[in-house]
Amino acid sequence: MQKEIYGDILNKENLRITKSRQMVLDILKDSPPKSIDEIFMIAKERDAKVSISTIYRTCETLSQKGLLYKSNFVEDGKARYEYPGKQHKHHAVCMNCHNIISIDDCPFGEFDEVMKSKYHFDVKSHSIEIYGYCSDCKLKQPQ
Amino acid sequence: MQKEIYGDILNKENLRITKSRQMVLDILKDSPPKSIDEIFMIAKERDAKVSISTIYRTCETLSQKGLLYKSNFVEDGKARYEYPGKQHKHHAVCMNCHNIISIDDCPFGEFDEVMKSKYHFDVKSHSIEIYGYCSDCKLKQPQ
DNA sequence: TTAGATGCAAATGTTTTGCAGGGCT
DNA sequence: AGCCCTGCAAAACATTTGCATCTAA
Repeated sequence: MQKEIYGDILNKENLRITKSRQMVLDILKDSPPKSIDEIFMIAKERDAKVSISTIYRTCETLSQKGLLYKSNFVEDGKARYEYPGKQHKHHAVCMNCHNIISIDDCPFGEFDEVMKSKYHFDVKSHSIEIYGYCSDCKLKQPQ
Repeated sequence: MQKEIYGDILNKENLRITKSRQMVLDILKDSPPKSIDEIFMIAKERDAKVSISTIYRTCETLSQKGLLYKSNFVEDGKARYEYPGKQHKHHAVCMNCHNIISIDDCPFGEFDEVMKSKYHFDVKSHSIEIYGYCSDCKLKQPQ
């Protein structure tokens, strides 16, 4: 990992440029959402001296600044963090192998308008999770 | 609470008709999703002698049988359970007061087809959560 | 009668926090 | 130098589980 990688975006949020933060961002860049222990494990593989509480704090800080996106859509009681791509994304979770596929398309469309007119609700964001079977697991599905 | 209420649906799933199960179903019927401790508190108010581990076990059993729907979309680390209505539903969570509004409409539409053709993913279900401000809280929202 | 349900307490697993020491600016 | 960040261990929560007792069928 180079020296000042991610320095610009960290600076912009008034966050100090530390190894932990650079590493977390680097692990999550171009990756599907990962849980704290997954991130921690990868950090260890990279031979980084970091504690799991730092991973917790780092992810929390980065997500509060909008540099990571936090979600809870895998029903295993673990939060997951993701590097926000250039574009809006959703996820499809395979009910068999639990792999996560990123989806570029979004079915939400003009639904903001429905929410406003019908429910008087001012939409700020939304999340859509899709559950089913990926191509590899289709044959193994129950029934 | 009458004697054999919910007896039919419990029987159909080969579950014994117990006070705890009847009560949990009764608390959740016609209610927005509730967490374990909310359900437990309401049970106590109803003067029921039940332990929180029974609430956990009851909710888990009922949701495995499809009599309740379990979700994790409120980002406070607590699972929530809901009585599945006659129809498919989504939720809008107010970012200020944290109230949950049930939404009858669904923007998902024919997206199953996109998932199949473009991602080779066999959709079984989906969940959509909408975040923003309810009519009461619109004025209080930041910026 | 008996398999299944519950209560209680202890165990587990995830996430948060206090505090002392270390690193970024 | 000064404040923020980190490590470590303990604490705080949410959830699960073992076992003895109870209860619906």
